[in-house]
Amino acid sequence: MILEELRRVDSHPSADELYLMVRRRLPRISLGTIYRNLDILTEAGEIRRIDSGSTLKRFDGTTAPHHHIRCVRCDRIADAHIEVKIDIDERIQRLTGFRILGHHVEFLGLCPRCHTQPAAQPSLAPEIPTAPVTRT
Amino acid sequence: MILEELRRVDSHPSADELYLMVRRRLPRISLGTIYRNLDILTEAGEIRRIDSGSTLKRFDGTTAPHHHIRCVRCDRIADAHIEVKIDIDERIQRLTGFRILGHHVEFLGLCPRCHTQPAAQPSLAPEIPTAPVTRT
DNA sequence: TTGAATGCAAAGTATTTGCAGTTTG
DNA sequence: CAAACTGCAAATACTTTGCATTCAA
Repeated sequence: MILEELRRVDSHPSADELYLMVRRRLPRISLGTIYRNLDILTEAGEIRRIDSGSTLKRFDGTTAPHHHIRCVRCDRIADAHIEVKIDIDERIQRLTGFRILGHHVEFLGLCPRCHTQPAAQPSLAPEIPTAPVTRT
Repeated sequence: MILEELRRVDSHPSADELYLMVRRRLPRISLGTIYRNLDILTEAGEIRRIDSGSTLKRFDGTTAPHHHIRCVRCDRIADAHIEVKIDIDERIQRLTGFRILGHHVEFLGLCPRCHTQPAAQPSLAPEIPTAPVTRT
């Protein structure tokens, strides 16, 4: 049922948000169970855990390869369904000695809501956009 | 002095590791001060905060544009000094409604150490980052 | 009936914050 | 001296875990 709820939305809820969602259908469920099943589902490859932004982790019901865009102000995450060509994995492998398993592009920006409201929020994202904007 | 220590290494220490490093020179410094200054330095654009992997955040003394590669097993981070061409910011902007500020590519893989040791470790010692994992 | 899954609460990890004392210009 | 900074400890935010209980095959 956790999986169902996660697949039902196209947002990227945190464990806590999912807890609230699932609890509407399963009022006695506990947060611990949410976390435990989120782990299981992640390891089973049914969902994706998104580690970025704040310490809080978000989850993605879609495992199909796609990238994300994160609002540097409110931490909201949206999907960036766009194809990015990166075929330099082998080179990185040589340069770093790592065995590369994959890669993920994260775009940073301001979501429509934060973009419109110029007023400062409780905590302005202290983050400076990390990305080099390389042009072709 | 925090900045000095961070710039001295080419690893990506956590606040706690930095605390241990700095404390060798400033024995009375507190963790709170480390965090506070790390925030200031990040907002000033002197360093970069890396949000990925575990809940723990790591810091990068280099602000020059580059990407990272993270070991999915031990969470170690190395630099991927390689140019990635991405020329689709405007398209993402249209598709998502976000105002794009930048992007960052994260490669995932196994670091040389974890790659060699197939056995799973309970919790890899969070060694003080003096030894660089890789150099470029 | 037995192993797996759960609720609950306590513990754990990483980070932030209040405050009084200290330093700096 | 005022403003900024610090140590310390308490507080916070999120996640994990132990254990007794419940569930399902």
